[in-house]
Amino acid sequence: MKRDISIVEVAKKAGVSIATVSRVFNNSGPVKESTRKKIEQIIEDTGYYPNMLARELADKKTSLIGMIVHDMTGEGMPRTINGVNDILESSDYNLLIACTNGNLENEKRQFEIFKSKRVEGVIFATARFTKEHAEVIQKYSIPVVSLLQDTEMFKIPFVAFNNYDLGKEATKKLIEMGHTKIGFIGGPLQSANAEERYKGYADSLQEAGIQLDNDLVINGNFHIEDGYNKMKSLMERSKNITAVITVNDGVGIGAINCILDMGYKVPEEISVLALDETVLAKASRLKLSGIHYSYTELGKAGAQMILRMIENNRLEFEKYVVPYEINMRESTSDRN
Amino acid sequence: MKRDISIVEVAKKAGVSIATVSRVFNNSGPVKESTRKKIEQIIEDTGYYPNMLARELADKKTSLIGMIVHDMTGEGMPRTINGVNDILESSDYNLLIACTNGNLENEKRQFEIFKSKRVEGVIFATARFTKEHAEVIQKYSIPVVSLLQDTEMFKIPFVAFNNYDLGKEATKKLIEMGHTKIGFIGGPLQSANAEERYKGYADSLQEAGIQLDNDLVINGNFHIEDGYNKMKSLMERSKNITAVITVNDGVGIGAINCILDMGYKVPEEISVLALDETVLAKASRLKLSGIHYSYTELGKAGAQMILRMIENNRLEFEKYVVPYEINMRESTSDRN
DNA sequence: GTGAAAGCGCTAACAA
DNA sequence: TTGTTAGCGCTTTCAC
Repeated sequence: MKRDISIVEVAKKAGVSIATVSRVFNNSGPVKESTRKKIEQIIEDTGYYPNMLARELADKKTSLIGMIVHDMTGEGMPRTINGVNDILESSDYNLLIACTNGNLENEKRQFEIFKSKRVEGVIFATARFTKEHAEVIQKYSIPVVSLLQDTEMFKIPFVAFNNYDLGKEATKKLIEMGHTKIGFIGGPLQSANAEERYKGYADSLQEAGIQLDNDLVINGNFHIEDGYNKMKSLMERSKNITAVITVNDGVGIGAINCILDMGYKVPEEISVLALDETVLAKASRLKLSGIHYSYTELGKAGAQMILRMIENNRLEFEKYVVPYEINMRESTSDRN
Repeated sequence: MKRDISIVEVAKKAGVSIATVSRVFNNSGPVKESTRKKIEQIIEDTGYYPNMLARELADKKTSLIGMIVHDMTGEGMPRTINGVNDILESSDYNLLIACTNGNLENEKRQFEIFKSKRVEGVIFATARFTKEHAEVIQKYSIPVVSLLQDTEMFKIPFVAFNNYDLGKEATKKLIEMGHTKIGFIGGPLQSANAEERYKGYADSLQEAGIQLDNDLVINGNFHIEDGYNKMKSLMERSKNITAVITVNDGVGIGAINCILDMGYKVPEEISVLALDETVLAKASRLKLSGIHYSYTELGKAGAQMILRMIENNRLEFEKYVVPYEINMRESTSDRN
């Protein structure tokens, strides 16, 4: 095992003091050209590189950003991380990642570990953000940005999508296309984001003067099979449904599969519009219409925000809402 | 901004030396019950937690594993990382991740940054693994595990799938089902893994006494559209094709879409078998038959290997091949 | 049981 | 230009 060489040994070999070596390495302060050359040569020969721990300890600066993620499966998170990385790459910060599987205790523990590792900021990308999260965070003063959750009530800066608008716009769009019997396959009831999407749906109907029909609303989970099963129930309950909005694209695909299996046509008889569509939307044979969010943008914005907070040493609340995009493809039809 | 409190201040408040505080915190060495109680109380009150940088500097141990990833989009990598995390979670190592977008310079730089951050091991999950990678790695003596690439020739330990077997088994399976005109839509020519899959295909045909027909082989990329376009060319070139193997599931889905669009039936007229299928396989309406690898297992095995290397302080070459699983679903039919 | 003190490897203020 | 030295916050001998 080749031993790591320290600044002392470099200095010794060069016959100078460690201060001079440090100056050469960091270009901090004047050094005579000849000694600089000599030291550079020795650094080259020995393969010396500084021990960051020592440097960071002396500097009180780690250039480390911690990121707490609840789960990596699914389309969104990897892209988010990619976005974060894109930004960090051109800074010289490094990303420390912890995956917590949505366990609150885990999340608290990781945050404290990060804190003791002297990370300079933490990005939270958790499935839920509770008062307990806020309490732990506020115990330490360190820049924190939450992703995907509206944490305004805790005064924690965040970057997120506007789930309410998402539900509202999608519904409005279908209404404009002449639909009135619009089903809604929502997400799990505990999900704040899924709830917002539902609210948008309900409000949009109301604004258009359409009576909200509980038979047209059903809640499930986020997977393809959920979409299939829930669509089946929906169709059994209301025969005259002409469109359905699904909480995400997996559910949308499940719904399409179900409709086709039951012998109806998409989009001629029933339109399917997915919220929060990702690459899955293009994998299905019938290209799904959907509202699209860029998770990459989410990650980028989050990284930029935390970097800004670190640089300016500010902990004030701020927020950024990532815009969306409506992509009408093959699973929706205009009835007008 | 609440200031971090150090061990000195705790010691001062408790009227003891820092050594004693250290003993209490780490349970290293005897402390009188009463002083222990007092110190614990003060730790509690002040919210003291140790500065890991200082501890690590003194210990020469960071409990950090670096991971260099070329790209997070795509199904595999996130799952791999999840697997790594699963294992690290129950150790007390933390994961430092860098995303390099497949840029070699970037990868080298990151490795050196990791090294100077004193990570205890590095997991490489790059698209390609070149001699240059090996050289940089060998310059430093630190445990390294490569993922997805057979790095035996460089004596770098690795965990990977057996791409050759993959191609071979898939082909064999189709031959057993009575197919002889079997197409192959391969991956990019520069990809060593894609090449291995092709070799398996070719060898399998040969073993069955079937003449390799170059008209049945075509190379493309890994995406859905590639599958669509290449399948089209393939069908134009050979009218009597009855089955096709695709380098991955995205390409498989593209191929199915193309076949259906051209008015043929899947699997009655043409079977599609995907190598390296992931969740996409279930998203398509016609469930794709495929050979499946667990990326989670890949990540787990990689993490276990690096942990083992670190604990035992060994750098010897070793390898692990993750087993696969054949899932015959709806896109293949038996002609016998 | 407890404390003093010597590192760990580096930066930066101060002297020379 | 260069060297000396005092930290940074912690662990760990070695005495007492």
